[in-house]
Amino acid sequence: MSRDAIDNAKKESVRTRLLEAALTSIRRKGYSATTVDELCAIAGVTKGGFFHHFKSKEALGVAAADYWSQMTSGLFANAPYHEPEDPLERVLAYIDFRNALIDGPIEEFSCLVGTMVQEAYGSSDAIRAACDASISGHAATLEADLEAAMEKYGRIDGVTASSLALHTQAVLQGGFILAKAKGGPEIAKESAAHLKRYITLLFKHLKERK
Amino acid sequence: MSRDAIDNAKKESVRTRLLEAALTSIRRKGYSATTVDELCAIAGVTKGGFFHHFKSKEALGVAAADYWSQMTSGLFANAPYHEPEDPLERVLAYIDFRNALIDGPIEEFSCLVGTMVQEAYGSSDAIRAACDASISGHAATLEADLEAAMEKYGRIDGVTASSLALHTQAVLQGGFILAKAKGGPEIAKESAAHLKRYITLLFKHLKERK
DNA sequence: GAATTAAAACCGACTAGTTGGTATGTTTTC
DNA sequence: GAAAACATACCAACTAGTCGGTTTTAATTC
Repeated sequence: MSRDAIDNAKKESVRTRLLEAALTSIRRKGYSATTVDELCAIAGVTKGGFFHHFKSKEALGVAAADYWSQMTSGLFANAPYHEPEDPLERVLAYIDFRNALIDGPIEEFSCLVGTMVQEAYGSSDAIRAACDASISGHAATLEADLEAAMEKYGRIDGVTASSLALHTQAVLQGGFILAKAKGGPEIAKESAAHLKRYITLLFKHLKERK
Repeated sequence: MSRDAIDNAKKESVRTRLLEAALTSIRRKGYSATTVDELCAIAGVTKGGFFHHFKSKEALGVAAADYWSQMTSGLFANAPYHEPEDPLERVLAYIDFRNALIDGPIEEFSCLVGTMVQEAYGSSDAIRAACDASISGHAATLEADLEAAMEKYGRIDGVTASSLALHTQAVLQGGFILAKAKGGPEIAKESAAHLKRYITLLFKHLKERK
């Protein structure tokens, strides 16, 4: 019974606990300022344990980005914004969903990979690539809906589903930066509202053209 | 004459050389990964010189943000995008100007304070505030033109000149992050194009309403 | 199903180098 | 000649990473 209790408490493997600690710390202080010792302390592991699971701090960074991709893709796959029949409405519901997530302390809604790639893009190509995969992979899940919407309502010169999907990520990432500068989530939410208005206008414009 | 040559080469004061080195290094590797020793080496000064001008690394961070504000405000004040008579056209010309700056190596067009606040917002409130002042101060220079444009063409519920000005900064900052992830400036330029399209549609919509 | 065994998981003390920062000079400038 | 502007030498704390050892786990054999 005490064994079971301990097992439950530690059911989360050491590796997962270290990754979870990495998410928290990197989102709060960035990658460079996050030390291996600190992660060990948070996760309740020793140095030996850390380097058993990750061959270097850089490897942890890559693993953290992958872990983040896994977590977020699960969250978004099960989110309710996929329900609307109309593809444009699904896109707008996605933005509402993202907007609703922006709340509370900044380190709890900001993006791990956006934060990390900012520091690491020049120092570690492995981390850069992992962050890119996370952002681009998530954007790709939007692309299908945007493509369907454009198929249904028409197209504008220079606007592709791909570039529009990436633009949504840029707006959100930029909103996080301003939120960090201002010390609160409000600006990020307003920027998301502008994004929604843009996409709405973009397609409204197309409908009226017909 | 050799005295003059040396004076010319070192005309840039030590303080300025250190700040210049800070811009380069922080834009490339971030604030935490930038070391005092490194800045001394680049600027050709010793530790003593550094701590004579800045009482701590944090103080350098704040000074770097202020120096950045000074440099950029000079650049934008003298830029040609202020010429158009129409305020809306000035705003659109501003975006074109920003778009034109996005070129070459990422560390040469990315934003110092956007990079720095990402890491430091939780660790140093002084740096956070200096970065906020830089971003918000620059956004404020756009606000007047946006306000004039709204006065001229009309308003939409929920869209203020202030929030729209900050949104432009969010889009640019987000573009820089995606550029870092992707390893090239293209995405940032496309995102700026979306921003221009948004503002164009926003006011076109208003004109048609009348 | 108890004993054996090998590998995987983890510990903890250690190191070599780096970190921001200091204390005490020496030179330059006005 | 006295500040201001630097240089030099130094330090204590911290950094990522190593290495030999111990414990857990799980499959295998008897």
